[in-house]
Order: sequence, then C-alpha cells, then structure tokens
Amino acid sequence: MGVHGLWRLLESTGKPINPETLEGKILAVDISIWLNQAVKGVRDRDGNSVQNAHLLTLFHRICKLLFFRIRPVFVFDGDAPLLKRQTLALRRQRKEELSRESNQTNEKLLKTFLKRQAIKAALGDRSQDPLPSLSSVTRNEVDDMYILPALPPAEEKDFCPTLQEEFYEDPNSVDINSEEFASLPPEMKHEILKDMKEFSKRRRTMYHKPPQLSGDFSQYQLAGLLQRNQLNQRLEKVEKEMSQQSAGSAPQLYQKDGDQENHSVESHRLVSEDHSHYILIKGFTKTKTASENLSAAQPWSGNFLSGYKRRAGDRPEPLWRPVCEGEEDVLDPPSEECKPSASKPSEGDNSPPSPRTLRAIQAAMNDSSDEEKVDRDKNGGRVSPQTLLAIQQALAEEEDGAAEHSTPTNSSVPELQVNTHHPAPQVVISSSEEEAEPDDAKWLPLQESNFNGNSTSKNLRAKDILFNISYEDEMEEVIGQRNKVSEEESKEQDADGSPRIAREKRSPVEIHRDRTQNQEKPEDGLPEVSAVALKLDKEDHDIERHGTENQEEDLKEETETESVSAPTVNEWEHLDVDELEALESSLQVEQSNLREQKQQQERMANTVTGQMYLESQELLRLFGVPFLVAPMEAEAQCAALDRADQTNGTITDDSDVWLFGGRHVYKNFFSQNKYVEHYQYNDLQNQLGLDRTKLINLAYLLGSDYTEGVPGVGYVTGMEILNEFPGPGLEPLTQFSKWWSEAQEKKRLTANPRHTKVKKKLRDLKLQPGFPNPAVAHAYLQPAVDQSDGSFSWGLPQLDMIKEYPFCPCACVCRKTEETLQPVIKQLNSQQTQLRIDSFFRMEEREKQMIRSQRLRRAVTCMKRKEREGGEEDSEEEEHSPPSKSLPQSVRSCSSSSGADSDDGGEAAMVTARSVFEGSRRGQRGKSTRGRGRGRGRGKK
DNA sequence: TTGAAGCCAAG
DNA sequence: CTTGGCTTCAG
Repeated sequence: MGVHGLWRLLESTGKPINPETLEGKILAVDISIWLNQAVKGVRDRDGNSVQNAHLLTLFHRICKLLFFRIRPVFVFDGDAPLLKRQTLALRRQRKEELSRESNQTNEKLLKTFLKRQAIKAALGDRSQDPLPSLSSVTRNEVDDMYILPALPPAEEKDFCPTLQEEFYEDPNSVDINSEEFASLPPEMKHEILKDMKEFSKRRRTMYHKPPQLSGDFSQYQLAGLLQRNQLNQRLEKVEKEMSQQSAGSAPQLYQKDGDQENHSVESHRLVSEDHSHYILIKGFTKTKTASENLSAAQPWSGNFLSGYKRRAGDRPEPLWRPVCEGEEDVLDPPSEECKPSASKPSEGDNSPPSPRTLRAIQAAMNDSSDEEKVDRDKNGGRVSPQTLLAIQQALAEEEDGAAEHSTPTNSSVPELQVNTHHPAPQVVISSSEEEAEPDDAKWLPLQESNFNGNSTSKNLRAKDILFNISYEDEMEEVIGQRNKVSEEESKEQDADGSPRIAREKRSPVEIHRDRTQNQEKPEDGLPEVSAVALKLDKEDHDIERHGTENQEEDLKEETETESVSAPTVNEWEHLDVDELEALESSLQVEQSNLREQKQQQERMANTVTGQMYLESQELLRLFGVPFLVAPMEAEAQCAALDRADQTNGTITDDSDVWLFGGRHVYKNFFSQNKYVEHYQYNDLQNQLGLDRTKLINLAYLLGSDYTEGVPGVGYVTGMEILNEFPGPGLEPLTQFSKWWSEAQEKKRLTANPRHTKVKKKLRDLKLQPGFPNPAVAHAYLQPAVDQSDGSFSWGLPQLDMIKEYPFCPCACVCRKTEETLQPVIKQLNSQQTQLRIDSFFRMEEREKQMIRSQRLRRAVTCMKRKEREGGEEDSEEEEHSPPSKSLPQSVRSCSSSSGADSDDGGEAAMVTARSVFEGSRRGQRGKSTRGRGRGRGRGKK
C-alpha cells in the first residue's frame, strides 16, 4: 500500500520513460502483492474467479519483462513485520465497525420494510399493486422509516406473524420450512427469502461470528454457501409459485424437489469454488519419504496411503482410480446433472480417492451448518443426503478436473463424457530416476489448503506437499551441490576474497544466485559430458541452461544423492582426497540448510498463498528468472538490493520502497494505460528536499502500513509540518508533538507572534497519545533483509515446459500462451544489443509538471533552504545556492520563528520553479524568471 | 464480484 | 486541501 498520497507528492520528480530504455537492466520486482490480488481480483466475464490467476498474471508479467530484455529478479514477501500486522488489524477492525454501523441503519430500514409488507399482506391486496423491493426501500432514505410505523404496534402484531419479528431479531432464524412460512403470500415469501439471502451474504457475521481458526472459517464459509444456495432454490420456487399464481393456476407445492435440486447445485458449487489451486506433483520421489509419513495416517487417509504404499516400489501406476459403480443405494438419487459422473470411494477398494476428494468429504462431514445439523439429526447421525451428494460431486468434479489437466490439448471433450473412463491424474512414484521423465509430472488439483482445519486433513495435506517438497528438495539438493562445488572452485580460482561462502544459510534464493558462477565458467568439461549430467538435466529443467556440468559435481551427486544412478566412474577418478573432504564437509552444511529450507517450505505450503508462492517459483524457474524470498518485506529487500548495487532499481508501485532506502524506482511498469515512470532518490532530495528520514516522517503523518496517519493531514500539510519543525531524525515529529500538546493547553492564541498561519491549522489537528512511535521509524530504517552479496543469473526459458504449464485447462489458452511467448522469444534470441530506439514508441514530450500546489511549493522551498543553511552536507548546494543567497528576506521567513507570513513569496516560487524545472529539463539552466514563467503555465495534462 | 487506484465534488 | 463516494481496471 505504501505511504498514503506519497506518490502524489513525488509525482513532479518522476520522468516518463520508454520501457525500451530498460534493456539490460537488473531490476527487482516485488511479486508478493499481486499473488493475493490476482486470486481475488481476476474474474472472468461471469464473475467466476479465473483458475490460475496468479500464474497467469505472473506469466504475462514475466513475458513483458523479458520482452524488454530486462533482467528481472523477483522478490517474494516473507513474514509481515509485527508493526504492519498491527496496523492492518486495526484498520480492518475500524472498517468492520464502520460497516456495522451502517448495518444497523440498514436493519432499521429493513424492519420498517417488513412491517409494510406485513400490512399489505394482511390487507389482502396481494397481486394488485406491486410491492416495493427492499432495495428501493433502502435507497428511499429516511422518510419511509418515520412514515411507515404509523399503525399502532399492537394492531400490527395481530396480523404480523411472529415470523417477521423473528426475522428482524435474527434473519437467519426464520424457519422457511415451517407451515407458518408456507402460508404467507408468495410475494412475502419472496421478499423474505431475498432478504435472507442478502443477510447471509453480507451480514452473517453479525449473528454468527466467524470462527477464529482458519480451518473452521472455511467451514463457516461453506455453511454460508450452503445456506445461500438453499435460499436461492427456495426463491426460485417461490418465483414459480408467483408466476403460476398470476397465470391463474393453483399454487403448487414442491418442497421436496426443491430441496433436492438445491443440494445438487449446491454441491457443485462447493467443489468448483475451490478448485483453483494446483500443486505440481512430480513422480520423482523417494519411497522412504512417503512411508515415513504413513504412520500419521488417519482413518480417511488410510486408503489413500495404503494404496500409495502398495504401489510405491513398483512401476508407475495410477495411485487411485475413481469407482464408477458407487453405492447408489446409500445415496439419494442424484439429480440429472451429477448423475453421470457420480462415483464414490468404497472401502476395501484399493483405489482410494485422492486427498482432495477426501478433504472435500471431510469438510462435508464436518459441516456444521444448521441445515446439516438438522439433517443429521433426522437421519439419526447418518450422513445427510446433501453431504453424500457433495461427496459424489467432489469425485465427479475431480475426474473432470483430471481429464482436463491430463489432456490439456483436447478441448472438445464434451463435459459429461469426461469422467468415468478417463484416466485420472497419476502420481507416479518411482524409486529410480529412469522413470522420472519430466512427462511424469502431472498437475493434481489440490483443495484449498485451509479448507478443513482438523488434523486428518492436515496430515493429508502435508503429504501432498511432501511429494512436491521432496521433489523440490531433491532438485535443490542437486543444484545446491553444484553450487557448492562452484563455490569451492571460485574460492580457489579467483582470490578476490568475495564473501560468497558466507551466504550459505539461505533459501532457494541462494541457489539461484549462486548459479552465476556456473554460467560464467568456461565450458571446459564439455568433451567428457557425463551421462549423469545429461540425465539430470533432463529432469531438472533448471540446470539445462547452465550448460555442461563438470565432473566434480557429478561426483557429488553420486556420493550424496542416492537417486542418481549410472555413474560414469572414470570421470572423477582424478579427484584428490582433500578436495573430496572439503566437499564432504561443505555438503554437510548444505544438507542442514536444506533441511531447514524444507521445513520452511512445508510451513509455507500449508497456506493458500504458500502454495501460490511455490507454484509461482516453479514458473520462474521455467523462465530462468532468479527470485528470492525476503525475510520480511519484499520492498525492503528490493531497496536493499538497489543500495547494494545488486540491482539497478526496482519495479514497483509501492511507495514504501523509498522509506526502505530505494534509489531507483520504476512505477507503472505493468499497467498498460500509463507511462512507465522513473523516479530517483536523488531527485527527491534535490527537487523536494526529501531525504529518507523525511520520507519516514511523512509516513507518520500520512499513514502507511506501519502507522495510521494523522487524520486531516495529507501530503501538503505533511510537508508543511516538516517545514515548521526542522531537525534530524524523528526530532521534527517529537517537536511537533510537543508543540501541539502545549498548544492544546493554551486556550487562546494570546498574542503569539510566532504563530504562523500554518501553525494555526496544525493546532486543530488531533494527535494520538504516543504520537511518534519510534518503532515505526525503526521498522523502516532497519528492516530485516537479506544482506548477502552475490550476483544473479538468468537462464533461457524452458519453452516446451512453459507451454505445457497449465495456466488454464483449456486449449485455447495454450495457443494464447504461444502467442504471448513468441515475441518474447524473438527478443531474447535477437542478438542486437539495442532495440529500435526510435521505434513506434514515441515518448510523448511530456515534461514532468512542476509542483502545482502553492502551499507545497512554499514548504519545499523553505525546507530546502533551511537545510542548506543548517547543515553543509547537501551536495547539490553548489548548483542551487547562488540564487538562494540572493533571495530577499521574505523568502527566508519560512520558519516558525518568523512572524511574517509569506504565503506566496514570489521569489520563493521562483526558486522552486527553477529547480523543478531544471530537474525535469535535464539540467537545462534557465534564468529563474524564465523557469518560473514556464512552470506556472504548465499544468498537468 | 474483490480491492486498489484514480477522478470528482463537497467541507 | 482533505475526504469520501464513485468508477475503472485487473488477465
């Protein structure tokens, strides 16, 4: 989110650039923000969330970056700092409170509305005049509220069934199955149902508090979903009733059917909602890892796991296969739409359902929605029909999904044919890597991870992920070992003593970084390419691009990774013992690091975002794009990389990057309607007089992720405050706070000549008790970042793999993928170092506007002046001081200590105009008057 | 059908 | 100028 309104303050320093000028630049890209947003935000035409939105977004963005031949480094967020979590929680709380308030007024409106309905119903004119809809009432302002309750309450009660009362007590408590309800006129029923639906959607939290645990929360959501769908069905029914009534036929009752329909549709939705997450499961894993976890198996997972175990040692075989002949007798007859795909896991069958199904089942079983409870009671503790249907549906759905994913090119398969006989996705387990061709990697739909919070599902989930992890792990291990070797080598070879070895302690990140060495190394070992290396390359797409591996690495793989077989022994015979020992010890370190890493990833994989992270990282690997996981804030990491000259800047729209010390920032890179803008820290300093501490101080005033701002203070006032209270570090704010407290005491502005206009305004603000909380500044100044040194490397995209990457199960996207990819490839292949500079992309000669606000201009000028006079450290002094020295007194009087109120000192504006002008005009130094004249006239486009 | 960002109008 | 409400956009 960044500092509120900061970009507006900085906008005058940004220069629109042609993205082609970014060619060859190493730019950090903060990815974390998109991931969440992509999932929530990206919807197709009908409002359904797009399947792999995050991957799709990432894909396009990578392509854009690579097209411009940028060398991107993706930065993932780590944990959010405490401070951030606090502020965000606070903000959320406030929002909730606010909406609660508005809900209360809504409640009132609803009440009156219902009364009105009741009266109408009681008066008997049902079909004649149309009843106002609730929405019209809500929009109809307060009047209705006071006019309507005209009837005496007692009378009202007489013909107002208790239902209404109940309803506005708790809209969910109305029993729509009761006779009472059934006896109401259809219009009434309709309205009530509509309102209930509305409630269930928007205001459920008022009556049924969402649970704290995330696992329970998803169940809560599920319950809501069930409820809403039921309401939907009832609504339809009532609508039918209404239309029939108006058509003259007698009202018909189809309670029962309604319920049936309702649930089948429901379960369908239930499943489709969470099938947006996929995890790459590669077959290449050790049996051991899997069986280790068998012990934790719970009842539900038993089938699954034993199935797994049984086949573990064998050739790849389907891990599970859905049964088509389900125990139909147990189930209520399914509705038409789910029948063909109906299937159910049967005990004793050695084809257990997939973990996803199991979790769906479990979720359904544990579902504690009201309807469910009722049903369960009725059935004497048995599984309710809708639960069974949900299970059925889940299985069917899964098959659909399986078919879709295993045959991504075949788009023409009619939906209903897909299932029963189509092979399900296969998780291939093999103990030797010969079988682990890349093709064995299949995508298995994985249920949203916190769908169900109980231990059983957790175990299952952990297992799923383990497949993934152990694959990754192995891959990382191999890579890591190679790195190790190359590190050792480079340590020996170049004696520049660069601290490469020092940065062992970290995540996948490291591995990517370290690979530079591999890449840059001359390919000396190329005549004796070992079979092993080749084989490894096959399965580890990442490594392929690094060309040939050398023998030591092969050796390493031999000794440490059992999975690697078929060594070509002769090739590493000449290694001496010392080297081996060195390697051995470093490998030990490496291993413990990897273990740590693995644990971290496991933790990561337990969340939705975690899965997205892993998937995104996989895609990045395929593109050969380096990435790193920041310990905390990605922005902080980007800034650190920039400062350490490991990157040339950061692509971000988050102004926080400045407070973390960023220097070069490219804004709007991914938005297509806007120019890419280049911002530099130096310009902020020179043109706006903003250094890092000032920027941080602004965060205190304007608000950011770390602190609520001061209400009523925007960027202009903020700058004025900073101007009023000069000083280093946090001093301006402490001064301000102190002054403010004192000013609150003094009731009257008793002849205080030192009070400027500005201060008068400031006095009316409201500061929080502990106002400048030092923790905020600390968080910005000392963020947890990965300081390690090293360089990044970029590989060639694995095009074939990328094309297979399931952004979307339908084939049309594959073609689209190709289309998107093609120009990128072209760019990458073209050897020319320069793109057509003077191409169609004509950058509009839009000089950056000057500072528009007069108040702001004044504050900036004064602030800069004070700084110049106060401390000598300003490097830009030479350039700018001559005009400032000649300034008349009026301009000097910017400080609080002067009585003069030079609101718009002409000369002051002159200086500002000049400097701003100069900044955007590439150092062109005009006479100040000229600058001013121009600046004045120029508005923003 | 979410949320963030940009635009506009009122205090 | 600040704020809030409203529209737009996101792949």
